[in-house]
Amino acid sequence: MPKVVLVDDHTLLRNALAKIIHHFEGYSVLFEANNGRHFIQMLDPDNLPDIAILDVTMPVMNGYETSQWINANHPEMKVIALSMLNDERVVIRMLRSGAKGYLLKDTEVDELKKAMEEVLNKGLYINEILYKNIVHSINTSPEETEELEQRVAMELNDREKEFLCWLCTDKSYKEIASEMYLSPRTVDGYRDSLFEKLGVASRVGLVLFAVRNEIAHL
Amino acid sequence: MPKVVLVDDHTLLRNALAKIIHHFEGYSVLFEANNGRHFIQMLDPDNLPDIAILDVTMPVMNGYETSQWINANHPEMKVIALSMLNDERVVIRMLRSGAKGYLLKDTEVDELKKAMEEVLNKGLYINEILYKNIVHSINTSPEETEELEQRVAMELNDREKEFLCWLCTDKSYKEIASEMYLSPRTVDGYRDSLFEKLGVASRVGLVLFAVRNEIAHL
DNA sequence: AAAAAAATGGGTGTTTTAACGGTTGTTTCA
DNA sequence: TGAAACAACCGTTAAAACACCCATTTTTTT
Repeated sequence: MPKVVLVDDHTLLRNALAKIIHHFEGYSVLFEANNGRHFIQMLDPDNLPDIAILDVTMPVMNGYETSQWINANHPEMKVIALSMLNDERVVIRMLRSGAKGYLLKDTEVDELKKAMEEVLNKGLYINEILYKNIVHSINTSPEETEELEQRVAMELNDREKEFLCWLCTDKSYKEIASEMYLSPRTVDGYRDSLFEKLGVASRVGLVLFAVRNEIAHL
Repeated sequence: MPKVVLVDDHTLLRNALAKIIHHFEGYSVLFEANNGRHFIQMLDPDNLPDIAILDVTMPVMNGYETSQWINANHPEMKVIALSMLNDERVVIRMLRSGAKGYLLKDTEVDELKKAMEEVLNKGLYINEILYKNIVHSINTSPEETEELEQRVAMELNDREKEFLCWLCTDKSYKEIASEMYLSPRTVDGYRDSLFEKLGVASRVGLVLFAVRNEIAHL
């Protein structure tokens, strides 16, 4: 009897999926967690799940990190990624982090069931989105992928995250500087370094990054 | 036996909730819809639902419009709003549009059940978020609320929505103008009029509006 | 058909952002 | 302990964004 764990910060969806999986023939849900750290804390070494369904964008510890941790510590556990992002960089990065399937948040529930079955039987679940991204990734120059990878892999420190939150505001840099008790020039530096790290060229680019990665809460 | 309809553009969540409600003692789900227009199309006058669970932010026809339509055409049908937005303006506007309950997307599934029961029995479901917003709304000057209301109530045309999508991009206004086959001046005008309509003062404000209202797809 | 409204384009300023090249002081660690 | 890395800070300049006022054409309304 396959055991499943759900990790997602959106309670209603996570909760609903848990109840449904409970009703699936032969599946049981061990527990639910808000994010990666929470998941690791709740994990019982004597009763490990067979499948971990992971949201990609979560606070505290995201899907990439969580999947990598699972791969390093419990490689027999199968990871299925769940995300609303249909972005090649995200899909590829999640695969590299060890995910065995990638589901968009607007598929039917039945696809989730199919994904769980295939992941258990064949070790991998290839749906359209995964197939498309793998093919495209193969046809893309490795340097390009590598470059994207490196940029995205860069972790941000707390100060940068706080800055990103302020960016998602009607305020000017000068105002943000005063809110953060920094000189406007310093804030300039933060911005420039984030432009570089994230490969964008305008404040809007940073705002979109913050929103997509749930660093700024809407 | 109460009949329910679910209207939300997020397939997985909608689908999962539908299955769960099907399992609730005594409830049945008539159908699911992607958005307000879709909902109206699928409505069978000989078999109307007792409860419509509506997402607030949807493409084509959003939760406000849909709830208003329901109130005008089938006032006996109870509307429960479902949203991730914990914003007073949104809650109040949804109430004014006729919603009988307001649930955040990170509550537990059980609260949804309670909300459905109370809405059927008492006609209204007051949870913490609704209570807090109602109280605060009463203590706020009516002019202020009115002003917010008027701004938000303003509908945007297709050109403006297209413009908002382009705003959520690293491109400059000049580039956007060329993408939309318009003069940069015209685009300036679009921006200024949106600043006015939406009560913001910078491009970032517009971007956040677009994201929050799902006008731009991440 | 006349009036009103909306869409488009224009001119001219000021303020804010972005790109680039730096300085200083602190921490890190080989 | 001395090089390297980093965080904060600074100045200059060009480009972009924002504010305001206005003209023309098309569409809608009356």
